[in-house]
Amino acid sequence: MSNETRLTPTSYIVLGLIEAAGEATPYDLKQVVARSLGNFWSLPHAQLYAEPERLTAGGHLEERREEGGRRRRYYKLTGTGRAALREWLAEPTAEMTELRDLAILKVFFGADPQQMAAAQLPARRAKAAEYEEIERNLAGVEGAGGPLLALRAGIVHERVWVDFWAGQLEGESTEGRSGEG
Amino acid sequence: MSNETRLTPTSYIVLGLIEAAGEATPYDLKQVVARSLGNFWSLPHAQLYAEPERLTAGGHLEERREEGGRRRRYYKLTGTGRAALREWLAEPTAEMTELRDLAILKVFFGADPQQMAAAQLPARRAKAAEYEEIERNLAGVEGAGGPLLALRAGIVHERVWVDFWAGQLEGESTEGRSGEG
DNA sequence: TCCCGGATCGTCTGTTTAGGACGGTGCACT
DNA sequence: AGTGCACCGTCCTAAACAGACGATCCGGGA
Repeated sequence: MSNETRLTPTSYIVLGLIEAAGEATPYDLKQVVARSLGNFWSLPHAQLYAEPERLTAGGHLEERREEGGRRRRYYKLTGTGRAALREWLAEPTAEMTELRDLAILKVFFGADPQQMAAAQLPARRAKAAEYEEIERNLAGVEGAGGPLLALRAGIVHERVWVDFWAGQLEGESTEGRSGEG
Repeated sequence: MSNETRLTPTSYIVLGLIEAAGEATPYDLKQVVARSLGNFWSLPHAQLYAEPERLTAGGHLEERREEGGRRRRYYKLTGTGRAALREWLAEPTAEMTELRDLAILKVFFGADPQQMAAAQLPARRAKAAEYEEIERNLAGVEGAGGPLLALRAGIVHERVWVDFWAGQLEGESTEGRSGEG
């Protein structure tokens, strides 16, 4: 009864996904992650097998094992788990993620910005377009508020990257303040 | 003689910093990271002791040990190390980092965007201001090209975050496309 | 001189994440 | 019944993270 399970972002991802699903197998989670959440917060699928086990041990999940066949493990929230999730969601955070961008890291150390821009721009543009497509499909759906907001954050982000790298391509040497809309 | 030292971003950070410094101790690196690079790509200081060791074993660095006193370790690049760094810098990457933002993660799972905005906005604004201050000091310095660009990337991102969260504070329920300048 | 305190500098340990290799299971199609 | 492929799960190694802890240096006071 140590109750000493430390809850990391990974834990809350699992809790959050299972809450939304009601009951789910790790493989289900993997699918969902691949489809939506993985776009801005990815994790190795092995985690989605290991973490529910940990959470079950900590009393946040309960496990039901399929009788025959693959003997899948189905997880759902316990009261403890639901409470932990609620508490986490209710607590706003001032924490700020870093850029941690490989291309920028290289540029920082002296890589040629134009070459980097040439590699980054198409990828960023494609991503932006993909997100915008998803947004159109998601815009009507109700109850998609959270994911939709996250998506929009992703979109504005990608746009900034596109602007940034586009600016590098032109080789702007002086003031690169983009006042465009 | 396996020469099989895998080089990770952390490795290149160490190589890059040591190249810039000529010769440096882990503690020196730690200082530099805290001051500049850590703003967008942080790492635990223990890494800055462990990694040079690994790199020395792999032939990318050479180590000189202080005689008396603290017996500090001074590292500098070998030909191999310099070559590896150059090669890495010359190779543009299309890799795109994820947002991986805690606040967005919470919102995704249903946290209240306005509360989150209230927590995020001041922090983001402060960071943006801090960066802009640094930019003013750095703008004149020559040879600061790379770091300056990285800084500017950081600035535009912080601004986007500020816009994004500011939009949430107003509780815009319909179209939140900000055409502001 | 000796001791003390804080700043400087370095090491160590446990846990989580990353990333992928690899192995079973079940179904569809012959 | 056999075979191939998609589905599903486990395992392993290396790296990153986070922070506790220890040692060294230096200045100031007893």
